[in-house]
Amino acid sequence: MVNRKVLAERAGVSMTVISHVLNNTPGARVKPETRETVLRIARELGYVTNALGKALIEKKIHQVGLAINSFDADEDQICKRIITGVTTAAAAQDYHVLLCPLKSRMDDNLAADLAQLVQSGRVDGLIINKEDVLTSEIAKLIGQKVPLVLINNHFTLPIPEGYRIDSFCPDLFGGTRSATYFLLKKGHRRIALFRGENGIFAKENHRGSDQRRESGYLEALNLLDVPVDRALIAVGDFSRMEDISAAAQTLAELSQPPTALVAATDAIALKAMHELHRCGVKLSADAVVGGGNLFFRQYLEPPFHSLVLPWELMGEMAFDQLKRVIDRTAGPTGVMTVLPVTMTPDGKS
Amino acid sequence: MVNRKVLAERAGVSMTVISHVLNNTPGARVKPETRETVLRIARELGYVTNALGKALIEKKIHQVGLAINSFDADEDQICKRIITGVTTAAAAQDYHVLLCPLKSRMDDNLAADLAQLVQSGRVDGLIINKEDVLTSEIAKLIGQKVPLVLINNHFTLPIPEGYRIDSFCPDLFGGTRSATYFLLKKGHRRIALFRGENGIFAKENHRGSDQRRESGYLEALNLLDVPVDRALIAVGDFSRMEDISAAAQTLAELSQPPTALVAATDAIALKAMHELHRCGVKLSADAVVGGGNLFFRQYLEPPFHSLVLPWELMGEMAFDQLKRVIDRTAGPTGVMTVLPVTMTPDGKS
DNA sequence: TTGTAAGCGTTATCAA
DNA sequence: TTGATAACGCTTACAA
Repeated sequence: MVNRKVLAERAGVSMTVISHVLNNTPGARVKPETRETVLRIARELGYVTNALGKALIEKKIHQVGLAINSFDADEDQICKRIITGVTTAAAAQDYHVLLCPLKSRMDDNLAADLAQLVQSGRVDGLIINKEDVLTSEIAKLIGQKVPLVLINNHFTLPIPEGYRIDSFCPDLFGGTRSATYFLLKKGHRRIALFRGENGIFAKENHRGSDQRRESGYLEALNLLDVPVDRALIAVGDFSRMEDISAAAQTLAELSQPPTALVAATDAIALKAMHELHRCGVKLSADAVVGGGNLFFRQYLEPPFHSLVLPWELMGEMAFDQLKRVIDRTAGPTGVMTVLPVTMTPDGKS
Repeated sequence: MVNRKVLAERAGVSMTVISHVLNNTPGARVKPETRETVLRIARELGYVTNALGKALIEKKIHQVGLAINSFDADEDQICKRIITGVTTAAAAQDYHVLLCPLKSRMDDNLAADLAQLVQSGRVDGLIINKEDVLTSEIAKLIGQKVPLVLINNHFTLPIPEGYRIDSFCPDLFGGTRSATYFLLKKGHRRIALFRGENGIFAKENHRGSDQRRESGYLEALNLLDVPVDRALIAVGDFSRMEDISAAAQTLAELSQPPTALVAATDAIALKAMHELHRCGVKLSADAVVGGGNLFFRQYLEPPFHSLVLPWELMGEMAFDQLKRVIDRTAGPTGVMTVLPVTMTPDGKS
């Protein structure tokens, strides 16, 4: 293994010079010829800087942790897209990304595990993608001065005094409102909404993503003075096919069944359409809006509409902000950044 | 930041003792009371071992790199599942996983970039998931003594003398044979196959995954003495919808159109079914076998069949073998491990 | 313009 | 059973 000592000997200079040359230390003058020599020898010997030695003294390893909870969810291109965003932004600033799979759905010792990762020096900061984090766990992390950014977490709880959390999420409210509005404008007055349950949020008084979806839906109706019929709002755990079937059946049995459909994900929309059809309610693809613009949608014939969620962008912005916090270029802003959600152009992806 | 020096002072012992206690150094006796004290103080102070200092001297950071090329492919749950497998196995042995997104489809300086990651001390070894790697690039890595394991790479090229590559891939040959056999047994005699192009493999004389699919298909026909009609084998870049439509149309125009279908992925199967249908060829879901058992399949009504690829398992096995190579518990075996591919039970996922 | 040497947080070798 | 002390590969005052 060739290190800087070897390099120094071969080049006939001290390690200081080697450092200055290799790091381009600003405000350090090295004789051009010496620089040449050093670079040449380094190249000849195939020298590569040891990141550990460097990190040990710099107290920065140029690596961030990405904690993702989506690994057990079946439908995830989400995790891929977030990863893409984060790694892209990281690579642009010479950073590396360490995967921190979250053990369970629960928060157990989430804070403890993650804090340890930072304290052990393995990463400089964390990006956490988990909707149902307990405020208490986040508070623990912040209390330990862990540089931190949240993704996909719709915080609305009053945050403890002096705690600033940066958070990035898609505008599900606006997106769902647009989707509903779009259908209303087409003349639909009976629009079904398939949304998930509140889960942990009810308890902690958060407003989870599905709550936001419903609010967006309601606002669209409100905007056009269309009366709300809560029977059209299906709530359930739609990762279970039975829940979708049951909800569809209930809807189909209404005296006035829905003529259009908004669903949290494309997968749910697909199944819901089929089930409604089976119960005698036939919706045209043009009266359906799914979510996520998942890849399989374009393979449908014809594809229905979908909300495009800005996962890559979220990942990129999250990293960039985290980097700022790590570098102390900017403290945590304490702001929740809400990224725009758009609708797929007619039938296209 | 509390380090071992602080710990030593507080506990009134030397750093050596601290190390022995914290590492449970085998064959080092420490007075029980001393051990108690050290552990208590460590706990009180919330001490966490610095992984960098440790790695610097141990020359092992307990971290591996996972290089994935699938990030630009649209349909990837693959990457999620492989990641799941690798991180699970890694976590079980106290290892961490660093993401190494491969810049492009090309091999450019794949070897150089990845080797650097190891040489900089950031990772102890690499898992590479990329079907179309050039043998030359792999050879470079091995030449630099980089601990290495391949995933999803169907090597068949004669490997340079003295080079041993460990490789893990799904048995697409066997899987496709089973699928075809299954359909033949149902009485189908006109089975269409949708497979991808050979790409780089033709050039390097590899046998890529799609080549293996075709071989499996042919063998099944052969087993039951069913004559081969190459017109039933559609080859194309089926990430492009037009290619699927074109292929379907060609098939539909045959004097004897197909009555069943085997496709490389569930997404392709979905689109192909629709397109054939549109051209007047109606296939029942029971006469279709897709690939990957992708999550959306269960949302279809009814779902068709699918080949279940062992992505998680591949990830786990790959890590375990890499770990052995890193620890020199076992040298590279030079073996390509072919993991079983099964078919979904009727209509279920 | 270049060199010396201390220090980052560990482990490991020898003594005590 | 415990303690000094030298590595590991790097950066950075400070000195020359």
